Amino acid sequence: MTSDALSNTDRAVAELRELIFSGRLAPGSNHFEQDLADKLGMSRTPVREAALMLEAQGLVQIQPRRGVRINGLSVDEMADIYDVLGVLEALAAERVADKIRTGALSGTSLGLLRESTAQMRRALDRGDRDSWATADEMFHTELVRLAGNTHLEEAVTRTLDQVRRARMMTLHLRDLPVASTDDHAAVLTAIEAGDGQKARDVHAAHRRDAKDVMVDLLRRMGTHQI
Amino acid sequence: MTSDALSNTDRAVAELRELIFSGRLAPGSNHFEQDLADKLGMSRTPVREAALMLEAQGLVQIQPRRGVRINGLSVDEMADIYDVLGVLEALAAERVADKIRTGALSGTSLGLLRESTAQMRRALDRGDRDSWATADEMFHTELVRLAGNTHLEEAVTRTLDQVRRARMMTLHLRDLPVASTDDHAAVLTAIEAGDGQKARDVHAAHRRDAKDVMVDLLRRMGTHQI
DNA sequence: GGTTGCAATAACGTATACGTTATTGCATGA
DNA sequence: TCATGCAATAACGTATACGTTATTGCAACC
Repeated sequence: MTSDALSNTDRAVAELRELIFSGRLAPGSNHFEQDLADKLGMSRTPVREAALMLEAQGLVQIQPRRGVRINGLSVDEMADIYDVLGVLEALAAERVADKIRTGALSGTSLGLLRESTAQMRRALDRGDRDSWATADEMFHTELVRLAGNTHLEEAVTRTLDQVRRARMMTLHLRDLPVASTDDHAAVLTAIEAGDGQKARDVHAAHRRDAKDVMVDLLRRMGTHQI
Repeated sequence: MTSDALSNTDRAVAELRELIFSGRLAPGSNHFEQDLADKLGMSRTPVREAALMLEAQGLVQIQPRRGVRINGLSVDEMADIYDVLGVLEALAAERVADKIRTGALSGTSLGLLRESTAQMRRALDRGDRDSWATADEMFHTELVRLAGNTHLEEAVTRTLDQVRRARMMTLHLRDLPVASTDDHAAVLTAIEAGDGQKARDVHAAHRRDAKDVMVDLLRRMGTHQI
């Protein structure tokens, strides 16, 4: 009854994350450990362990006798998180541009950034939001990876996790992300030019705009919790 | 055998953190769950739960059949973490300054920032490093608190935790933090003037210097892991 | 002597048991 | 009717039990 390379605890973490991000465990809802264990086909122990890890990651709260509560976000909190994300990714953009300038990174290593930018354009032409979102995520992931700072990467991942559900839910409600696509291209240009400051500033502006779009959308929808 | 307001799991987290930060659980060392349980006077369950939470916080790694490994840091990683801390706290400084400018925050609410700056000066005059460190921590904590962004606060806390042990260990090895104390005063001045950009830039420079001091010190000591 | 394989050990993953305690519903009395 | 208190329930915190499996040491063989 032990691992086939993946423990039940790990499975529980993965499956609960998926349930949370997809919204099938609704923000603000509560779930008893035993119920979750039944749903996942395991005993309380690994579920409880998973819940503790997710709590440490800020995705849930464990409320004794009231179950595991799925954290929701207010619109203000969304804005706060985007502020954090903004400075973290701007740092990444600056570092990558600097690495290009100093030669620590070759131009060819920007392949994935270029590819994802191109894919975003193509997706935009087709009006394919899902494909756009995939490319967008690839761009941001790759940008942070290229910065070569594992702790920055971790901070970004954790921060992104907080808004992942909201992004998935609003993707098909917002206007086509035309400006956002242009933003990515501008960041890429600054990076290719090795201009750290510009890459940082352009990226910060990009996240600021993304924040405004998201906040405006949520406010227009009258969303208070997501 | 239940809680007196604090569960054994919570106690385990708190005590293990203390043991890690104080260095009594050395970076790079491994510890079996049962041994830790014996040391803390509880069963494996709460210790295991605590270990999982600390792993989610990036303080340890759980290595099956090799025990709980206390994460150490290379000098390069220290530099990386200071980079992250720099942009996060710079964001906080900018926000606080902006709040002063827009009146969202009154001048009197800067009391703790002023106090801690003054305390740093006094501590410096007496050559009292411990008191200086206390005031320094108070300044940074209060700065981030005043920004009013809980998620920023959490990111900063998590990031600071990563370097807490190193800071404690090097505090008495470095030169008196004269420049650092002046830096804080400069940040405070920019905040009082409601100049967000300046507050941000000055603070970023402050963390950059702090990083250089720390990295130089560790390199001179020949430290590869801390 | 070195290598290979097997047996013993023990650390771990997870199920389960159990005492504790918050919560809920009902009954009783004002 | 509403408030109060008690009893029943059940969710949780934690100890423990147990099967699985990696690791280690020793023996046998090359």
